Amino acid sequence: MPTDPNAAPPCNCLAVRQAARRVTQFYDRFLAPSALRTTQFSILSRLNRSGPMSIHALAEAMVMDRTTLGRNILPLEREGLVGVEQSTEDRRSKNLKVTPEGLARLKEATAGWKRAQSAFEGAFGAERAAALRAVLHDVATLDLDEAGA
Amino acid sequence: MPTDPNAAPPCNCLAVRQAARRVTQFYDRFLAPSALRTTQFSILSRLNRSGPMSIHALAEAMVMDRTTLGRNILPLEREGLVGVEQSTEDRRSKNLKVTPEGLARLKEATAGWKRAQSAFEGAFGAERAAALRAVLHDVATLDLDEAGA
DNA sequence: TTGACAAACGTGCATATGCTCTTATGTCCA
DNA sequence: TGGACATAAGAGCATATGCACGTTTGTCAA
Repeated sequence: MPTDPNAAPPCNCLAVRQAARRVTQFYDRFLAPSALRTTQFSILSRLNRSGPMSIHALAEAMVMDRTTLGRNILPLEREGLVGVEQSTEDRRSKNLKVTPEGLARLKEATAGWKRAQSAFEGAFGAERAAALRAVLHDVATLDLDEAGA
Repeated sequence: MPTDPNAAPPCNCLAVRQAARRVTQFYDRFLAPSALRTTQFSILSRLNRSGPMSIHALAEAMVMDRTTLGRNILPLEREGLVGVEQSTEDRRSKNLKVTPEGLARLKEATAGWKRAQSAFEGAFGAERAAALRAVLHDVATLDLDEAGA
């Protein structure tokens, strides 16, 4: 019996990427009215929750490459949703903070996010979703340095 | 007690995207010697397993937007790893197939992929990984049309 | 047959992703 | 105090992602 092409992919990387594409598309549709992508919503949300921090720190918190976050900030800065200024203690560093406009947009987008979250969990199951998030968090924070990388 | 910023993210979308970034970076390092990205490896692998097919069909199989796959094919075509030709039955459609060079590169990259897969499962657990792939496959194939999208 | 509709694909646009290399700044020890 | 090293960030490069819109081709019924 040949391998079923529609079975779960044997590759862990492909599996998580496919799921990410699908879920991102779904959430993006709900966020579209507020003109924020899921990435942008995540950044604003995290920055608002954790308070002002550097690009380096936020990138680490987002499990994102530093240079990627640096670019992702640009559209948010251009629209005045995130403030960027040189740190006074360490002039190499920049301080990121959510502006009042950013907070307003974040609140607006949160309504759409809640609908997306509810719709997803309605289809997938709230319990399963919680378990999935926990496992994915383990993956995202897994120490892979020892794994012969 | 305030929310722990390092806890698992409450957003399903963020959780899966963070995990995808992390795992992709890990696999990419193992694939780098063969000069293939994980996306390219996935495409070659799937196309080789399922045989020649159209952009539309392959995109669906990859859980990827049609236009995204169309662009992802370009570097592979440029390097002669994938052949692209007009279909004779349906002139709107294009037939994609893995070339002999593509097959050779795929085999070469598979060695790196196996190391990545082993290293990841060594750190995360083979059983857990299998369960994770199954759940992620459910997510990727979940019917979200009913979910108020 | 032809006209309406559907399907496959491409283009333009904007963001997302991370590597490599470079620059500016901070730290710390000899 | 200098010089070695580390750290924060930017620039260039290439790919990845998907939406909106347009074009070509197929299908099917009036």
